[in-house]
Amino acid sequence: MAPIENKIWFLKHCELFSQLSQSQLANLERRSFVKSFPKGAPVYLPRENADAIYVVASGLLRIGHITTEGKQSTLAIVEAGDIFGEMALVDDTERGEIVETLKASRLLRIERDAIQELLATDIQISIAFNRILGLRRRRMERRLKNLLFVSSHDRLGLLLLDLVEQFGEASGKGTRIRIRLSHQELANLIGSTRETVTISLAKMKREGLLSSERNTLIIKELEMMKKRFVN
Amino acid sequence: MAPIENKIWFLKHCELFSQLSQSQLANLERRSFVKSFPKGAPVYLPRENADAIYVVASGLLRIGHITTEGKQSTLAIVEAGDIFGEMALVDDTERGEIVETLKASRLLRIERDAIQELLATDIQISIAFNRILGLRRRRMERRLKNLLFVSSHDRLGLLLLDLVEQFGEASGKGTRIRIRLSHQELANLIGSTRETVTISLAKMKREGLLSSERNTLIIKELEMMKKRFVN
DNA sequence: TTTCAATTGTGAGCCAATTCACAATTCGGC
DNA sequence: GCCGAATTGTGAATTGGCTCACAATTGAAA
Repeated sequence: MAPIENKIWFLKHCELFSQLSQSQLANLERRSFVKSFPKGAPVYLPRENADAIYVVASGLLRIGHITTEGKQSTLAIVEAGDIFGEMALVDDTERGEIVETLKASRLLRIERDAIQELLATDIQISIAFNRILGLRRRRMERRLKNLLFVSSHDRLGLLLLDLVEQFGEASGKGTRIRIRLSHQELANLIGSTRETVTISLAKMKREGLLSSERNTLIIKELEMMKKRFVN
Repeated sequence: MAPIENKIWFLKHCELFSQLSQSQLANLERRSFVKSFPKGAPVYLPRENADAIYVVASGLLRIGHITTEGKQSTLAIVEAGDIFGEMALVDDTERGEIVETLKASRLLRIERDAIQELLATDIQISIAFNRILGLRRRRMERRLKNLLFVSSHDRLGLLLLDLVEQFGEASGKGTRIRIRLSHQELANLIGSTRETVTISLAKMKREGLLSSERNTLIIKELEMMKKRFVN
């Protein structure tokens, strides 16, 4: 991908802003900042105030929580083109979550006021935004459902199907999940432990559902996977 | 509460619609229907199409899922003044969830087209709607967080704190949760079993955090409860 | 009040998944 | 290619919470 020369280029390539007029884009551009983060750096912390939303230009990040004893739980993984921190638009209380980079990332930070102004004046954007929040919420609810009453092994299966939707790409031998996640990271996503994830993945490989290649997972039998884990 | 004579009275008392003009209200009124449901009746099923949103006029309902082996998991409980089924505004795919009454309920059903028209023309409503979805999403994320890596006992504690926020009212001896939920229903909300909930509640009572009276729970020591379970 | 259904309480046995501990492998930077 | 760090693999011991089974209590309807 070409380096991001200017913010406008980038804004245009983001789902939410794709339909903005030139002047709206220019306005947003004036009121946003590009920030770069090395791998493993925090973007914001739970106690910080929610005063801006972020658009991911490049890289990979996790949105998560830290439980009492330092355990990390991961709510979502976001990549280029995604938006996060949009709760800032509801109110500006504290974030309540931690966002940190999994890879070096470049972010576009848009101040709360700027985006709110835009939403108040452009009904198209407001509706588009509704839609994005709605879709995000649906994903959240599905994850909630997948956690209640489901065994650790099955939660992992369901997570892989989720990841396919978000990061899947066709590949010779099946569907590849194009980002690399450690077993620990997968465990954080399903509320389990690293060891249990290792064992479950091995089992799925033994059953021929899965294989791994160059650090990424490949779902060999997507349909069988769905039949096995969904509903 | 007075019986709902006309829909307008009711619409006006719903957060989302409180600021509508007379003509907008009249328009909505023309395009909505009142429906009554006895206790335990389904409002819609997971496979049905999402073609309308609902406003609760009176009663109590649960929004939930049914897992493979017939287990019920509950995503949320809603009461008078609440909105549900609003995913219909994002798209009209299938509901994906079941809604059923816990008490006899009266609902206002508003067709998808009507509400979408309203959102497209009135930016105030669109923004208010954004807000409601946002707040709802925040609650969802918190519940997600409360399920990952948290013991069954602690999940129950956190749930009670959530319920206090949604249904709490001051009472002589503390904060009363003004709706009655069976141990089974509490278990459905935290992904646990009826027996485990019984034991955990007994423990909290023994510790003096909790008491029950006339079928409802009373949190005697709200601050201690928070200190014990939050963060 | 009586009666039947639903809810609550409690114990025994069991199993999935966690913790802990350590070895094998792979990765990333120099 | 080499080396320290991170990740992955695997076993043994432990346990939280589930299942099953049944009794006690409370609620609702007639």
